[in-house]
Amino acid sequence: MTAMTIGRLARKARVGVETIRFYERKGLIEQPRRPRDGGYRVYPEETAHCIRFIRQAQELGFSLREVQDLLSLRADPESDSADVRERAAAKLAEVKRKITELERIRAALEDLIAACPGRGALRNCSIMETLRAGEETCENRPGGEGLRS
Amino acid sequence: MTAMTIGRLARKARVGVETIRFYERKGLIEQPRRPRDGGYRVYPEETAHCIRFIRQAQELGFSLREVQDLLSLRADPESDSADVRERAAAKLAEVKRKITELERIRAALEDLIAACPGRGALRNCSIMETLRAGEETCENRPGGEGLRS
DNA sequence: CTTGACTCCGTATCATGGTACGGACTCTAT
DNA sequence: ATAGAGTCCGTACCATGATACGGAGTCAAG
Repeated sequence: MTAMTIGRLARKARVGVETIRFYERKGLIEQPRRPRDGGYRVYPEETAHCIRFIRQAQELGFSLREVQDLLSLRADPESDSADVRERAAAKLAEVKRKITELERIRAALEDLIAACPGRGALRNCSIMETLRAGEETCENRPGGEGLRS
Repeated sequence: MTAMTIGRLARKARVGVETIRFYERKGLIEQPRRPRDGGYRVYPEETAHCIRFIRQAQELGFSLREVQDLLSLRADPESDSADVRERAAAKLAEVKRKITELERIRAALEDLIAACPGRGALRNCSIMETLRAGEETCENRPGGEGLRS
């Protein structure tokens, strides 16, 4: 059973070694103690899940500070239950709002797909229009040239 | 009827003037032509909605490049319908995945709140545990000191 | 018992998404 | 007609979230 060194952890969590060190510096994941004789650090399996959660939460629009808020939410005898409850409720409201907004975008994309037949009628339709159903066209027509640097 | 200058647009869209210029430079929103006599640019009302959409999409974890991809999705006689359809379908899959992940976090937060009674029993419970129901505790215990800088 | 891959740690550099600044110009209200 | 607020444009700077680098130490396969 080979020890979980930082490199193996990085491969398991699909991030770079430097990213793990970065999260440790930020206090997002705990750095295990180095053996007294000065060898390599060994990580618990669990850490890979923490790292995956961090990446996932980031993809959902949470900053590292917000991810830390989420990770620090825990009900146990050491924590102020009422405070945890309150912070969790605030995060929950935020999560619900995000879900609602994503549902709107989902509906708009579905409409757009319906307006793009393989062959046949083609009604004009853009995301902005669908999202705002009823108002004028979005004048914004970013060309096909990609983001200006 | 006062003209929609950049400052008014900024207030309406709740962003800074500089942010609008930045989006224009990036090609995310179109910069209206300046009057031939060299006065101030006038923006269509629509642009405020575009800017709000950009901010919203960012909060949902889309990068500016991805937001541009979304904005450029439009079914009209100028575009290749099959291509738009394909790109929209890819975005839709991504949006659905995000919704699923947010639902998981929502459930975890709800469990956590249930574990934080105003007064009474307090079962141990952290987000990570709830998300991974059944496995060991996340060893990560970011202290109360906030992010290390 | 060496050699090559990996770890450790500090510091430097990078990309993204803004934010600020400054000098010249324009607009509006008095 | 003039002050004060707002615009224009270029360039500089900033925070966040990584990513790279280099030199010294460690490990493990042959």
